Amino acid sequence: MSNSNDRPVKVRFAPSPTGDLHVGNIRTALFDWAFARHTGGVFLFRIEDTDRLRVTDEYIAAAIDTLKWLGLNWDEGPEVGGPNGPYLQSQRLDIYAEWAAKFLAQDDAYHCYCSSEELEASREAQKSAGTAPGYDGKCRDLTADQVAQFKSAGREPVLRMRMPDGSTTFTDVIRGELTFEHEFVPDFVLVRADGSPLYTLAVAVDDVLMKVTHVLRGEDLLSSTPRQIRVYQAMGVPESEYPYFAHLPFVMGQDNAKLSKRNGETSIAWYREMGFLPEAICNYLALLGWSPGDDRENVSMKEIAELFTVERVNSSPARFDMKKLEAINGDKIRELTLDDFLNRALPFLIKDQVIKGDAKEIEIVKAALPIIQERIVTLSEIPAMLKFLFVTNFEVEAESLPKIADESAQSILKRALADLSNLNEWSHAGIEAVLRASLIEELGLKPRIAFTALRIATTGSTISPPLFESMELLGKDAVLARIHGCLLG
RNA sequence: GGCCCCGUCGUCUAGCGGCCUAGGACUCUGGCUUCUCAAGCCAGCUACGAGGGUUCGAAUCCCUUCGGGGCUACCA
Repeated sequence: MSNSNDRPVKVRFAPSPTGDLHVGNIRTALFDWAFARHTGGVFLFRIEDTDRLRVTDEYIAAAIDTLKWLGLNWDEGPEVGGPNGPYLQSQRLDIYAEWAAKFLAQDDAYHCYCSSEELEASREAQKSAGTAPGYDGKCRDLTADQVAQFKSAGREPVLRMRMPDGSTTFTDVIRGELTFEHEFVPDFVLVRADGSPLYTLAVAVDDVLMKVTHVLRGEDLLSSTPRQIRVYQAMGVPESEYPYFAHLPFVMGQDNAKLSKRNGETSIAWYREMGFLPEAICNYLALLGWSPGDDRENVSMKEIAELFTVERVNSSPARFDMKKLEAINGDKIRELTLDDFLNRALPFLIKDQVIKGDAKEIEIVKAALPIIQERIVTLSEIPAMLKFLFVTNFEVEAESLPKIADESAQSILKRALADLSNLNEWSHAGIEAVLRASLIEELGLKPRIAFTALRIATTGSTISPPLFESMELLGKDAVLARIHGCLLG
C-alpha cells in the first residue's frame, strides 16, 4: 500500500470497548500494529466511547491492559499521549460540537425532528414495499413554521447529514474499487437529540484531525465508508488527503457466525487466564487472513512486523480454530528459555495454590520445568502436572489404587524400596540404572509394568513426567516414604 | 426484502493463465520410538461450490447461479 501524499504513515486502532477485547478486535489491532511497524509509521490507539451507556471505564482499562500484554505498543494514544490528543472521544466533545455546528451552518446537515416511532413506521413501510430502506428525508427542508411546531411540541432534534444525489467511489486496498449509490446511503444521524455525537461524526473528524493516513478495520465498517467520506467533504478535506481504507475479513466462530461474545471463548482475557502466550495468540491471529507468503507458520512478533503487507491480506473470512492455536501455543512454550518459562509458570502455580512462591519452591519448580516443557499445551496445565512435588499429605488417585494392590505390583514396590534405600547417588541416571538392573534385568519384568507401579506409588497417577527425573526431584526421603506408604502388608 | 462483501482439503492457507496428476500447517488415521503422557519422525485421508463462456491451455479472466456473511440504529 503506497502513500501517494507525503504524509507519514499513521494507522489507528480505534475500538469501542463495550466489553473485553475479543479475538476479532485483536486481530485488527495486530494488523494495525504490524502495518505501522512494517512501514516505520505511527501506531495510534484511540478509544471510541461516544456511547457511554455501553462503554465503561473498566472496559477501557481492560483494553489498554490487553494491548500492552500482547506487546502491541502504541505511539500515540491513552497513557502515552501525543500531538493530536486527547485520545478518548468522550474528552473531545467540544470538537465534535464545533464541527456539527459548522455542518449545520453550511447546510450539509440539518435538524431532524422525526420520532423513533415515526422512523420505525417508515422503515417497516419501505421493507414491505421492497424499496431501499433508510431515512425518507422528511425533515430535509422544514419551514420555520414546521420547526416552531415541533419545538412547541417539545421535540428535540437530531442532526442529520444530507447525502447529495450521486455516488461515492473509493478504493479499498484489499477489495479494489468500490462504488456506493447514494440512493442506498440514506441521510444519517451525526448528533443525538441530547447533543452527544455519534460514531459517524466522531470517527471521521478524528481520523482527519489526528492525521490518520491508513484505516485498517473490520469488514463490518465497509458500508459505512461512504458516510465517512461524506463527512470529509463537509469538513473541506481534499480527496488527496483521505486515508487509505482496507477492510479486513471477519474472524468467525465455529458456528460460522461473526465472532462475538455469544459464541465461544472470544475474550482475550480468557485466553490469558487459560495460559496462552501473547506471542502465540499473535502468531495464530496473524495467520487468520494473512500469510507470510512462504510455508512459514511459526513467526515471531518481529517477523510479523517485517513481513506484513496489506497486499497479502485475504479478502475472505476465516474461521477461528482452537486446535491450531493450541498447537502454536505448545510450540511457543517449547521455545521458551528456562528463566522465561519460570516467570510465566509461577503465577499459575501460585494461583492454584500449589506453591506459595518462596525461594525453595521456586528452585524446585525451576528444576522441574524442563521435564514438562514439551508435555503441555497451555500454562494452566502446569499446576496439575507439578502438584505431586509439593503435596504434603500424599495420596494415590482412587482409580489407580487397584493397579498397585495386587501381589505382583506389591512385590515390585518392595523390591524397589530395598534397591532405592541402598542407593547413595540420588540422580535420575543412578535411579534408573539401579531399577533397570534389578527390576528389568534380574526379575525380567517388562519396563512398562514395573515402572507404572512405581509411577503410581511416587506420583499418585499413571500419567506423570518422566519417572526417574520425577523421583530425583521429589528427593530420596519422600520417594521411599511414598513407596512405603503404598505397601499393604 | 434492499445494498454490499466473500467462496481452494474438516480448518487456516500457498496459488495471481502453462512449474498444479493443486503445495504447507492444524486436525484426524496408521506406524516408528518409548518408563506413562507428551514431544519427535514417517506414512495416509481429504479441496479448486455448480454451470456456462474466453483461451492452444483456467484454481487463476468474464458471466450466471447457488451458498455464506455484513450492513440496513439517536451501536460501532
